[in-house]
Amino acid sequence: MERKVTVSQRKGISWDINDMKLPQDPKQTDWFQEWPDSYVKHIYSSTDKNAQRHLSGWAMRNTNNHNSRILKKSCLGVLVCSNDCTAPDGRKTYLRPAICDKARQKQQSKRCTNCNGPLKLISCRGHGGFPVTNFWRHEGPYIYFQTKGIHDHPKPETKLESDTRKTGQKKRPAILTNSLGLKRTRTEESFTGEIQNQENESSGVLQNPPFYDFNDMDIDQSSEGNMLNNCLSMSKSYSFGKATYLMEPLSDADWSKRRSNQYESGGYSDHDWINSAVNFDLCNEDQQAWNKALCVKGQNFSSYTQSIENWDIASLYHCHDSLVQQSPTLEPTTKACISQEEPYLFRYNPNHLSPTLSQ
DNA sequence: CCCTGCGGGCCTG
DNA sequence: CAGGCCCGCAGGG
Repeated sequence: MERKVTVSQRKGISWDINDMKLPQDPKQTDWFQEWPDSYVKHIYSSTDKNAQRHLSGWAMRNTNNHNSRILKKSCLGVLVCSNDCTAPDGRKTYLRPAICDKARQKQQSKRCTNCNGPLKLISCRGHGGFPVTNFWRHEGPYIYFQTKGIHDHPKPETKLESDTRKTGQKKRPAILTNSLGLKRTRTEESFTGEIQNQENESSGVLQNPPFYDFNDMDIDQSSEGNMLNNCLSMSKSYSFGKATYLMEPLSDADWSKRRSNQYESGGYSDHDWINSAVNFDLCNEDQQAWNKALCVKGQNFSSYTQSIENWDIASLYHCHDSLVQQSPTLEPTTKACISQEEPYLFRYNPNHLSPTLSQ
């Protein structure tokens, strides 16, 4: 089941990034999707800053496809602690691989900031053994986006989070927790079914929601609670579903060899796969209860939110983006409740639930 | 220092 | 030839 309803899907438009002619008059454009996965396609407005920059939550590097009209990027996976340690706050280490090869090598020689263990790069091979690829193509007032493959690894930090951690760690802690001990979450991406609507504008392309830099602005206290509340409502433990992933990925060279030998034909020996101790099993029941509690008690919960300083600015930014992009026809809480498909939280501890939140 | 995009080059099917 | 990856270069923050 495809959860995301894109403009193309809604309008029944079928296209491929390589098509000579792309949909010329989609009428509507998609809101920028930070975590595109599966074989989704989006049509963004050429005025969308994120689309212009070819951004992605995934760490994507440029790949030459010998076609200057179509920009191709492939996923670099995620950098994890080889000890699979858990920070005191329950979070796992999912660092964003550097795009630059040299920087990435240097990055891998560093140690886990939590347990000092070596870091490991989990390669993405969600596209037939190859990294997931993203394609970007600018045509007129639109930016066409297509992704191929399904990421088989956890989400790394976003670029914003990574930058914040690198440059702002003196100002703010790298890992933030709220006073309830709830893990700071990666907030919901742009709502999946939300689309831009041109009804209220004449140029044919709706402008992006305003870009707010929370690092430089004062947050209105009255709206802060609602914002955080909605962010919390949208949050959820990071889920990898049934997926297990390779903790000790083969080198690319090794993989290339194996790909030709074994991948296509089926299985791997036990030696090939080092099943991760990381458990992505997401206690779905707990999550549902948690989400339910948040949705039901959402209004109360806002009173438990603490100073905005306890929250990751990047998350607030993304959350705010999401909120701004919500359809005006739904109540925020409702939307939060129905937006549970995309897991964004790394982890939570039900024991830390406030009594008033318990059902 | 590193992100980003470009493009040459090589390999494989 | 298409599609995959690697690499170096250049511009820019």
